[in-house]
Amino acid sequence: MLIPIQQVAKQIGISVRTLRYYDQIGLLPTMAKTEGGHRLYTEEDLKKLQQILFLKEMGFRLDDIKQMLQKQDWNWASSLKSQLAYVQKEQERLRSMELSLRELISGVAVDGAENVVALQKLIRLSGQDKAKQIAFKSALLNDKELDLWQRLPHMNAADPHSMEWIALLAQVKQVMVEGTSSPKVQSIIRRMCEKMDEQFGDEPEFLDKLWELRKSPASSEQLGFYPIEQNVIAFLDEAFAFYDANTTAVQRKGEAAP
Amino acid sequence: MLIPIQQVAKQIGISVRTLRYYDQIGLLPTMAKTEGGHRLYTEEDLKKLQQILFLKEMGFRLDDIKQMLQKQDWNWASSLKSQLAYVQKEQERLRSMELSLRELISGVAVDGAENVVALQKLIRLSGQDKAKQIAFKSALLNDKELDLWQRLPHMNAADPHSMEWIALLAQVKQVMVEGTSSPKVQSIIRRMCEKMDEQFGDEPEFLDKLWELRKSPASSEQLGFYPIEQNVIAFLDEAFAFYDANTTAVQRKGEAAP
DNA sequence: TATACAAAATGACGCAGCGTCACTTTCAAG
DNA sequence: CTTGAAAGTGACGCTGCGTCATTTTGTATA
Repeated sequence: MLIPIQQVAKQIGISVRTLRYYDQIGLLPTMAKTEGGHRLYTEEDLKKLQQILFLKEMGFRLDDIKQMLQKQDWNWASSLKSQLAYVQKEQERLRSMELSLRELISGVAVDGAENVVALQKLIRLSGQDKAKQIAFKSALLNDKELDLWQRLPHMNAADPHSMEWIALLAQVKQVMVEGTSSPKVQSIIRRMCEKMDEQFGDEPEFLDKLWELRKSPASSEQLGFYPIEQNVIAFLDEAFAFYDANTTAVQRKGEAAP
Repeated sequence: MLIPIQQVAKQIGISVRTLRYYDQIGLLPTMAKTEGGHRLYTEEDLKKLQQILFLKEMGFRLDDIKQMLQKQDWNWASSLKSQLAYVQKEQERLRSMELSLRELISGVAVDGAENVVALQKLIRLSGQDKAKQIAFKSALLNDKELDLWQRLPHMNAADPHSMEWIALLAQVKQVMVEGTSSPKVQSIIRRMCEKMDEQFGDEPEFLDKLWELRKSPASSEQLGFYPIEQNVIAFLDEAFAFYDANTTAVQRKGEAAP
């Protein structure tokens, strides 16, 4: 009925070192020993060990587990609930980490991975006080526009729309040198216009307003837009203008249809 | 333009010790010093510090951050993605921890918080191989019944139905001594029947089958039911029988209506 | 300019939960 | 009795600092 340490380790799936450590800190002291001093474990010990491992998986610290199993009048409800609260907080933290990571990944995709530029931008973005952003937004936009705001892609690589925008932006940067009228550029611009139409075709004034805000670096930063270099923005503006001028049925800005 | 260490600490919101540590490990070495050896930080240093802190919030380790900022040709995309994967794994782990904690909390609510009984049960529950449970279930139940299975409460304290079942069970245990025919017991039984009717009134045979499985400790464990002591189950069985017998319009089991 | 007091520096220990040597002793089989 | 595996003890290492303890430096005042 007495089991040597290595069998216990194999059976339960932990290391011998761990068992010795648990003995050492008094978490699972070995009652039985051979004359030579080798540890021997009873069935009781195994049960207790399972409890310990279970509680460890719940995220409790060994010290707390020791107390829990020692004191027979331990307040389980209280410590379980506080542990639950802790676990929930951690989840929240990880969720925000995931969000930031996705933004960063998107940023790298746009700017190219060579330098730390994207990082710098994103740091400014994330360092921004969210409350301030919201206040600034509310001051600039009316209720309907705040509602439309939700339709904007949010630089989140999980959203396929965002992903395409990111890809398009990155492509523009690649072929900028060819000039606004180049077929490659104009093809990208056309796709961008299509996408804008898809999502905001019914609200052309909102689109214009957004684009004006985009052109102001200060506003863009305040609003938490992903920062695009000024020269890229200027290039896009020209390219859009060229596109409008050369499209027979001018429709994009809804200014006037022939 | 050179800022003493404490101002940096206050401005950025970290400790002086941290700054010295970052210097020590070469993460943010101080270029400028006074003749006496006091550290002085430049604007450059501040920027780098912000990057460091941002990456630390993303969950990177200081050692990795050092590499990232040193090597100018760092593969950002790759490390960001692997970090994202890690964060997602952690979230998964925390989710399962939360689930187990909720189960444990419910268990304590049923069994009373004095002893370690609930813990023992839950350990068996969680130690079970999920795959085995599913196989066992599939062998016992047909397709429609597997579908009905979803309606069962799952000992999750977040679900109000589960919460009431837990509360009712705990109440029964409290007043068991008064006998199956006691008004208190019968009142609880009535409520239980109502709830069963609510959720499974249309499938009385399924209810009977479940109850039979419940009465077998082995099956219950295999199915991952929350373990209820045999005496409590027997008591409930008798109490249900008494309730059926004394209800004029026998309806519960749908065996036959007058 | 001497003095006092704040701020900075260095050095060391501690924390959680073991992994990983290094070295010695015990156990069980032949 | 030998031998090799298994077990024992002890110590250091890891992460990212917090927290003393002790010594120097910087700066403002008397």
